[in-house]
Amino acid sequence: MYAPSTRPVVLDPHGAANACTHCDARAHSVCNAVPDSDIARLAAIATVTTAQPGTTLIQEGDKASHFVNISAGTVRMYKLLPDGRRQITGFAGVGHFLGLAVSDTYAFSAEAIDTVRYCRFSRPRLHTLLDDYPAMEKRLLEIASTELVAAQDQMLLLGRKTAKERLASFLMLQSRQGVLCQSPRGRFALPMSRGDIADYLGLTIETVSRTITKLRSEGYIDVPSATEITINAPAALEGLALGNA
Amino acid sequence: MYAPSTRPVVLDPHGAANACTHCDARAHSVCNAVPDSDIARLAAIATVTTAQPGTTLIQEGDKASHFVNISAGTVRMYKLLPDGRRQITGFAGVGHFLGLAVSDTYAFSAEAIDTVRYCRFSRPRLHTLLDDYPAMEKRLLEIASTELVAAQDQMLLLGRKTAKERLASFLMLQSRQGVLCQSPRGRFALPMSRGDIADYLGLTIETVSRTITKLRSEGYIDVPSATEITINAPAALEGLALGNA
DNA sequence: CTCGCGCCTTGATCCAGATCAATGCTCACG
DNA sequence: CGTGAGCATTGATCTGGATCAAGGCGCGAG
Repeated sequence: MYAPSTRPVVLDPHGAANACTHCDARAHSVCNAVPDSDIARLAAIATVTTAQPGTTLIQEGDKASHFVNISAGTVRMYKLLPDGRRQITGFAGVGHFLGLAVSDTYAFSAEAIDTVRYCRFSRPRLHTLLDDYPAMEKRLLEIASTELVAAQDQMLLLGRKTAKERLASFLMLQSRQGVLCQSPRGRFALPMSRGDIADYLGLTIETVSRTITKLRSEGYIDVPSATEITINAPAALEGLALGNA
Repeated sequence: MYAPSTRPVVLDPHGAANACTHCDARAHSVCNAVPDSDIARLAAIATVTTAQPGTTLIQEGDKASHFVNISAGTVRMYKLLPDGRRQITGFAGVGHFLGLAVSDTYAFSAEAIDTVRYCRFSRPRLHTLLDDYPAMEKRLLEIASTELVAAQDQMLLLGRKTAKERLASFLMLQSRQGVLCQSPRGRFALPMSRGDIADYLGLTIETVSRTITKLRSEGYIDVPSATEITINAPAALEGLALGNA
């Protein structure tokens, strides 16, 4: 729709530059639609907060009073059924927005997986800002559209892919968002637990574990530790992910 | 985010009023963000087309040159795996937009289920229009956000619900979008085939058929014909849909 | 009317992934 | 540096829904 930006949108003007100075794409990344001179306005309406692992940032059903922009760490977004079955609808990392809903209540919950730094700002105030920066509204539309495409991919995964294909898709996706900056080629961190992965892929913990073991024994990946993965054969794994048996 | 509108957005200034004159919510429904006096501008850049059942409106991977707005009929949106497995990501009825993607290629295909009347208009021209009507851009953001919420519900369904819960959810959803205007309480049409329903719910045709039979024998619904459903116990069916065993 | 072609339904069997059940790892804490 | 709580792995068994296989039904064409 508009030229997609590859820069993450981070409203926190302080935290961003610290984390990974040598990864140039991330350093200085701020809201693309706002001129640098107006960053102060953004900062003024935002509250920077840090959440410990397991903390709830957003509770499904609560009044949707704020938007959230992640500046460090990883968040899981999920929905629950009354009996406790959980579907994780996505993992939000640096630059992600939460709370883009029309309804006046949140449609999902969000919890910190690791230590998360984020900006909260109220919806009314964001609206005021949007009126001054129509380009930022366009950017939000871009973001929503991109997430919609990702959601459709996930529906294909949940509705029609096998366990092996789901894991392959997931690992390829995570490797693209490659969290680790300084690391060997093809290696990346998995901040989430096996249980989180299972609830994201519509599987059980046991199936996730077994399938990872199988992918390893077939040489697609290495698993140096439970929270780290190396992809040995990206092309082959991508083929698996797309269902090329 | 913004006050949600319940009126469908229909850009076709001719077709809309015909179909169902006595259903007041639908009659005269036009793009909410554009003053009536400017409808002509909308009409000028749109091409009204009719598609026969089975026709492809949008092909996944094609250059995303146009937006589409449905003014009559029902469309299935879907994604395919190379071996032919299909996931239907949604059914688009009157008022729905297709083609809200950032990427310059379509992320899914769309086919007419029944006879579909729709407006095509080019992305560049829509952009021009959006610059003149920022309210319409807000409306698109609303739409995208609403679809995102629906997509998350569908992920919960595909990842964690049983076949019975999926059918219950689907039937409740369809009944809310109640296509038939003049019909007995709780009755509505299912324009799509069992195969479409199966590919939407991540099941097989056989399981869809068996589960509908079971819901009927348990008294939740009546099935006067293969393409028509009456819900006898909406509250109970809704309970099933939400997983209250 | 009746034939044939697409659906849809129903029945029998199978299997991928769930469930049940131990057993390892690992790391924080005393 | 031992201990135990929580996660991860692995094994054995079960099962919901898939697959395989017949019919049935409705409808348009002849």
